[in-house]
Amino acid sequence: MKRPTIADIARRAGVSKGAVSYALNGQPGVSEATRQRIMSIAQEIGFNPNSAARALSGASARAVGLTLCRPARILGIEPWFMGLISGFEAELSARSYALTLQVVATPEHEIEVYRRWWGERRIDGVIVTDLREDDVRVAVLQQLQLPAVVIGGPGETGKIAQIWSDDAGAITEAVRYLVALGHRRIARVSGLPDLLHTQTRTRAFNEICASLDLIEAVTVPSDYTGEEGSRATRRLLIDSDRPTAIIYDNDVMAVAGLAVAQEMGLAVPGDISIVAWDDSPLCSLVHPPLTALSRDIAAYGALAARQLLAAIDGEQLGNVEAGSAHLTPRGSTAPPR
Amino acid sequence: MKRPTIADIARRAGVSKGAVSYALNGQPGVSEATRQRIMSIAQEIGFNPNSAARALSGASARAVGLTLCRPARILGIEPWFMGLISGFEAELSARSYALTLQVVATPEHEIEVYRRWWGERRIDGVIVTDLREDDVRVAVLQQLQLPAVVIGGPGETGKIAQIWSDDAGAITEAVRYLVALGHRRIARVSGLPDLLHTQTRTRAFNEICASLDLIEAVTVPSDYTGEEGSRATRRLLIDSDRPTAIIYDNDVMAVAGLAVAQEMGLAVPGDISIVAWDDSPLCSLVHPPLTALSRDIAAYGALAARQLLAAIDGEQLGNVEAGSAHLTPRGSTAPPR
DNA sequence: TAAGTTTACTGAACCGGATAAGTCGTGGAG
DNA sequence: CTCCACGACTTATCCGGTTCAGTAAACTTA
Repeated sequence: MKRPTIADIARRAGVSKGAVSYALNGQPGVSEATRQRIMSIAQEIGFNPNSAARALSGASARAVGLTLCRPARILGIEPWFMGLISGFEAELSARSYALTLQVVATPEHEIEVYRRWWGERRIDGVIVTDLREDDVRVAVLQQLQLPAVVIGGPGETGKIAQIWSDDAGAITEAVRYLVALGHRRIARVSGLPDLLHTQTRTRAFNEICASLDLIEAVTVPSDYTGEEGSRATRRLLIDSDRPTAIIYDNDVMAVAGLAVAQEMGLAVPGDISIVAWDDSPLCSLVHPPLTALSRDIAAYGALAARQLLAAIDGEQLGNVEAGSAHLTPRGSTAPPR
Repeated sequence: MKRPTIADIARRAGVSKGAVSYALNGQPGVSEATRQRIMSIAQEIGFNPNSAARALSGASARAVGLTLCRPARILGIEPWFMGLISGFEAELSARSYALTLQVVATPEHEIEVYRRWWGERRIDGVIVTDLREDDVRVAVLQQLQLPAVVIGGPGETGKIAQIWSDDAGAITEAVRYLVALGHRRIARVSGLPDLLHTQTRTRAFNEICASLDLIEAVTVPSDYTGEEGSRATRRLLIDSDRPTAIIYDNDVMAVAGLAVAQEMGLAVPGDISIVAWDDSPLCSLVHPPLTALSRDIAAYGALAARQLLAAIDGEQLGNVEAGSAHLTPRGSTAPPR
């Protein structure tokens, strides 16, 4: 089954290829009657313009790239990426851009993928996640002049647009809430310490705890995986003067922490309160359901996609702060005994 | 920053475009010395062939498509899709194929996406999941002659290759195990009832339960979401002669079921044993950790990708049965009280 | 050493669109 | 009635690869 081209339409309509192109793209140069005739023939034979031919003659590839840089076993249960992808998609498919995905092992590998994608004209721009300090990827993106948006700042990205959410405000709200419940010993299990937003959160956590005179506001670094979350939780809970509340940097570690507490015979929220960052169905699924810092990840992704499309269209954009996370209290937080 | 083309290489090497093309593609027609010279120039200036130009001159798009047809909120926590994607990716990036992703709302929308992708020559093949009875997508794929592999059979797919796992064997193993522990009242919370593999599982579940003379081997249909899983579990557990064990068709519903049992004051595994289908880190994360039917989803995905690439290369392939799931006993199953 | 074969290239056509430049017929202004 | 402008096209070129046909030189082989 041969896929139709504009030449086929031209033949059937008895006009030239050029006329067909003008008609289909809403360009002036054909009469309204001819345009309608061409459109209906295109419709009838199920014509779709060859994206390669289009991309080749100057136009864009109408595709954006996203790399996933997490070990495969965590990718599956981290709702974060899939939420982000859903959000991108909503925006991209509305403008009929495709999303090209690749799983990468390291930031270096990621850079290599960007170079190849851009060199091959496979994509028009990329969405970059997990911003680090002095991120090697930023320099490469600028050098390639590859349109991009960066998620996970704020940080130093030159002219590349950024999207971030007010993590400092969110963690401050969470700590205040726990203190209002009567907690004085609050700990935190963080995500990867070299990510910028982890650092932002840690700084804000330390500040609010210091300003409220909380004893030992400790942050245990972790890596977003359930195993590391369990380990960090165990380390915190075996202590004789253990914390009465723990804030986790993602939902997976929070669920793991909940299981560790239960396995150690501690009651949640009686003995230990738990707060998760990023609210996914996972948080309401466990027992007790977890108090969480909710934000609309899909909306965050959609915003990023819009910014990227604007950047591809050549608009010069500033940085945008997405809506901040807000606390959703559930059964995992209560006054300490 | 202009991206280099073969014309740039040709100019620098003092040869024609054709010679460069032969050299870079390992075709005969250039001397070894010239080939080396061309290769090193290409390396030096960071040349990547324009994928559009390549695709346009007869070659393939070097990309495959995948659509995700689940509501956004379930996509995030269902480890299944991400596991599958990791598996695809391993295989695809090794052969430098790109993966194009789109979230779709319905099978009809999915068909429309396939038509467009194929018409635009954006992809060389697709991976189709969630096979249904008399699946409308199959006819369209055959009509388009779009290379494809189907996951989730076995079913009627004509010449389109299929990959499935021995679900009947797995559920039989799970039921036998529960019966060996002493259970006689076993229930099941299934996934979407119109999916073929759900039907396969239901049939096998009914057969093994009948052959073992189990009382009321009921299957409650659900939809893979946590909410529906909770609801189905509640309906099963409020019954006076409630089951002593429940098998869930995915891990998300199993975790939800566990939470419902705990919230109703039932001990797991004392009052009720739980088995999850598809083992993800989620299963070991909760307390007690869930006994699960484990299978290597990434390997399943990799196998599917290999089959698809073979189909794209024009090889005529038969259907393949991937490794069957095996039971991984954990803390959520025990003899009934 | 002449003829045939092989090697190492070059030049040009082609893929399917976009688009600039050229052509022709028609209608309105002068 | 003539000239010009404009609408409605057509023609040709370009994008950056692949590939086929052609060619000159080197290398066999009798």
